[in-house]
Amino acid sequence: MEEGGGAGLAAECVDEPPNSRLFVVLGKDAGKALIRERFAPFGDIQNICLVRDRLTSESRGVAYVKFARSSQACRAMEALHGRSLAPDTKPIKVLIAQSRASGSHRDVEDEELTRIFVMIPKSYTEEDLRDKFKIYGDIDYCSIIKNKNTGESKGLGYVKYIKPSQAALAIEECDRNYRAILAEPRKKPCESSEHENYISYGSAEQESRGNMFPFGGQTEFCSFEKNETRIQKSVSKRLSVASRLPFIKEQLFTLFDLVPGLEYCDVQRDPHTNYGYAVIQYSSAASAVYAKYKLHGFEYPPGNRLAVAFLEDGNDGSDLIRKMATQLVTAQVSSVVWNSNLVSQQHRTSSAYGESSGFQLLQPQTDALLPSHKKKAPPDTSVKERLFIVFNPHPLPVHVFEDVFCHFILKMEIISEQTSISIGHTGAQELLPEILPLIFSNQDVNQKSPTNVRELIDTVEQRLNNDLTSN
DNA sequence: CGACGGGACGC
DNA sequence: CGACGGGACGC
Repeated sequence: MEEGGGAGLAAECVDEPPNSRLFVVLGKDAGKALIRERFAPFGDIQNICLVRDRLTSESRGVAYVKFARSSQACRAMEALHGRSLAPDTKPIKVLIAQSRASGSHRDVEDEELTRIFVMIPKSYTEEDLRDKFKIYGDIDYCSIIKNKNTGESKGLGYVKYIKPSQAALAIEECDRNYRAILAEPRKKPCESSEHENYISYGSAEQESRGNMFPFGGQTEFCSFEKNETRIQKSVSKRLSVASRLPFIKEQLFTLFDLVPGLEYCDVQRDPHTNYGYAVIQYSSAASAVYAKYKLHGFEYPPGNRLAVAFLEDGNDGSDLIRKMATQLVTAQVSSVVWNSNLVSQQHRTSSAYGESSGFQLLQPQTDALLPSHKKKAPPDTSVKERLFIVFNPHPLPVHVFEDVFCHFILKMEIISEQTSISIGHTGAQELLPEILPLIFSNQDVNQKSPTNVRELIDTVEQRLNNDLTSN
């Protein structure tokens, strides 16, 4: 029934249904009969194709096994991948075959085969979704696409299974009205181009959650591996900085000096274009790596995006792996150092130059827009607006905090040392989102709008009051 | 009257 | 390492 005949030939040429054909890597001495014997228990085999050398007809150790259904192919894959077909033979690989049309020889990952995309009634909750789809297999998670503002469902959802066969079964068996299909994998960070890496709260968050790796988690590392050539060209102790606006040396120096190890900062100005251009040098490549990571794409002043790139520094780029490894380890260390450094750095500036000028060195961030110091309002001043700021893992010392915020805030109270709450009255709040990430760029700083935060603060105040009264 | 087909996510 | 088979030129 399977091989030969019109239907069989058609099945050879197209993968229909999708993901119903397996790509099997096995020993050259395995024959079709053995393959059939081992794969038949998992479903209806429509075709087996053992790839042979054109000239010698020798097996090339690769076979295609076409099943009637994707769930069958997946089950065979899950059961046989990594197993030996016969005693004392090497373990085989079993993957879902790339469709012929794709032309790709990239391995199809389980990740691409375990999440389905469904259309659901808008009334469905994640739990409803889970209830409907759990009969097909173990669900990792369910999610529903919602309007970010109103929170209402858009009638679209994802169900992530543990195994490809479970997702395949769900697609085959669930009500047609769900229009279940495999979900496109989410965009991988590796694919994003270099110029899309901007400073984000997200990356700062990841770092302070005990992840000392100074890059955005493993995903960045993965891009290192896959783009060696680009990195090899890139990494050095020297950076170039360019922007549409000219730089003021002191400001740029201060900005890049936030990363330890700044050796010099040479600002140039092209009289024709009026663009800003500067050369920055750090004492180590690790600092440069971190500075580029943090400041490439940074807007300074706001609206003026900095382009930070590595400059050749004359080092021989001999052993890439060793070089990268050294730098990554060094970067970890410098990240730790920096985490503790920043506080003392702030401390130093405020005590060395006095209260009134302590913040001057940070002025570049906001350029001329930074308001001057405000005098603190009397303690009984009524509060007009409030900010809620969370520091992770630790809040900065109070005097540092005060020194920074006295530019904006007339009245300030630190409610908790664990989670610092600032209650203030300010005319320059719109600047804070720009300033906070720079000042506290090694911290997890969440700044939320006063309106959203009011009840949060009330909660904290309530809790504090309770603590006081119970003691 | 009454519901076609459409379809994408801050991890 | 381990991709079937056909077959070629850009914004």
